[in-house]
Amino acid sequence: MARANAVPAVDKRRLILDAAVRVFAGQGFHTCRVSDIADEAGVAYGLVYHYFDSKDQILDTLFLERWDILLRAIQEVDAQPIPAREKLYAITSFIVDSYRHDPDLMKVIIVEVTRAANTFGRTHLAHIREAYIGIAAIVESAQREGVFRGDITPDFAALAFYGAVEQVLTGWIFALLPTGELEYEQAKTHIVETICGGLDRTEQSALAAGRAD
Amino acid sequence: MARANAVPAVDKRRLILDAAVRVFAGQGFHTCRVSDIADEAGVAYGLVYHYFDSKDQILDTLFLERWDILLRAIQEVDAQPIPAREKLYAITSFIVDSYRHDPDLMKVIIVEVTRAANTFGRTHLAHIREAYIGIAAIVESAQREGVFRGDITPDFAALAFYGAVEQVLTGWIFALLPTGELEYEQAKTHIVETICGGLDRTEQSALAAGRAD
DNA sequence: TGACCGGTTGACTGACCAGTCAATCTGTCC
DNA sequence: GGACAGATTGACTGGTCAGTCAACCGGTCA
Repeated sequence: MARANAVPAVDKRRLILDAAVRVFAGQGFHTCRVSDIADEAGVAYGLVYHYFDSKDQILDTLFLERWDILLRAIQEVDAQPIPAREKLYAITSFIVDSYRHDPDLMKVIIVEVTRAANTFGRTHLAHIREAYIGIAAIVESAQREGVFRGDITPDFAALAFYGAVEQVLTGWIFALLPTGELEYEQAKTHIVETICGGLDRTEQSALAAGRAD
Repeated sequence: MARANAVPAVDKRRLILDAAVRVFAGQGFHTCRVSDIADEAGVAYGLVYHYFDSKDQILDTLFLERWDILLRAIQEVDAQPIPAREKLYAITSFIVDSYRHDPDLMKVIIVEVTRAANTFGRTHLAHIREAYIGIAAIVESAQREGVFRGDITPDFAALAFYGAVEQVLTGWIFALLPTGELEYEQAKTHIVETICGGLDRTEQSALAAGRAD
């Protein structure tokens, strides 16, 4: 009671953003109407345009909010004094946990932005690219240290790595791959194992497989 | 003059499909109008609806035509008595060469269908999935033979492999990666090397890198 | 010659929906 | 209490296009 003036009791802007996540995840950005978002948020149509300039801007906001967190996470991981493989594991872990924590939001970001190469993917290309660059930097130093092979360019390795991660998330989103706590944890290891260790049977992988056999 | 009746001199249907590829690649499916396709084909608006039921059906046709060729290629590759790594190389090679031969068509298929998870990607999910299944089958037999490690599920490996390939194509499409004859050939090797051999430095990879250093 | 038919034309319609705006409501401050 | 400001409402408008349709064209066949 003491004070509730400047800031409204409920942040309608946030309410709209959260509703948009559910609507975008459920129907897709292009299929839904702005009125669907307003209805889902329990708010009048016009209020959406009080807080946002356009339907596009809602998605832009959702994407940028989350992607900046990812970029910061990548930077922080890279700053740590740990082996490259562990850095890649930490990044994979962050992305997988993001999905576990808020599958709808990650679905929207991947399906409507990251993979939507012709619409929002193009708008945010520079931003998305920063993630690739961060990953490539990790690969590059590992190559300089002689831990990673030097014949595959860092840019290329970064794309392959990110592509694998995104495809697995897409697999979960569209039920091509089983989901669950165990699957999420295994996926982290398996993605890094595949990209770093490769599918070929080696002594270490034979050892690792031994536990499963 | 002898005969030109039943079949028209120029196949207008094909003309429209080819025009659609250029228009979709240039502006994107959702951005372009049906009249753009008609104009590009040098044909009246209504004729498009003589040959196709809807704008969607044009894209469906383009995708299915090409994807079936890919699926057949995967099957043929798998039938050959060669090591798994060579099979994966052959598939990668087929996809890369498809892009080299007709970048516009591959761009449309990837950007508008394969990666468009909420629209056409969903419609053709079962079809797209068949490619994953074909790749997973290759991985599975390699695991049974003890050539590939057994602790990563074939489904998972297939997604990671296909994800890497598609991401590299996307990299070319959006100029994130340099293009050219040399790059295409190197990409084939590097994708397979990354997924099968891994990024870690090993004796073989050190050997391969030796040539480049 | 004239009936017939598939191919071809492009003006038109009907539906849809993003974004606008004038009115109303709620709370604050003097 | 009354003036002011920001939040909130939802009916309405303007523009866009996918898809329709009636007419036309050119070749074939009886």
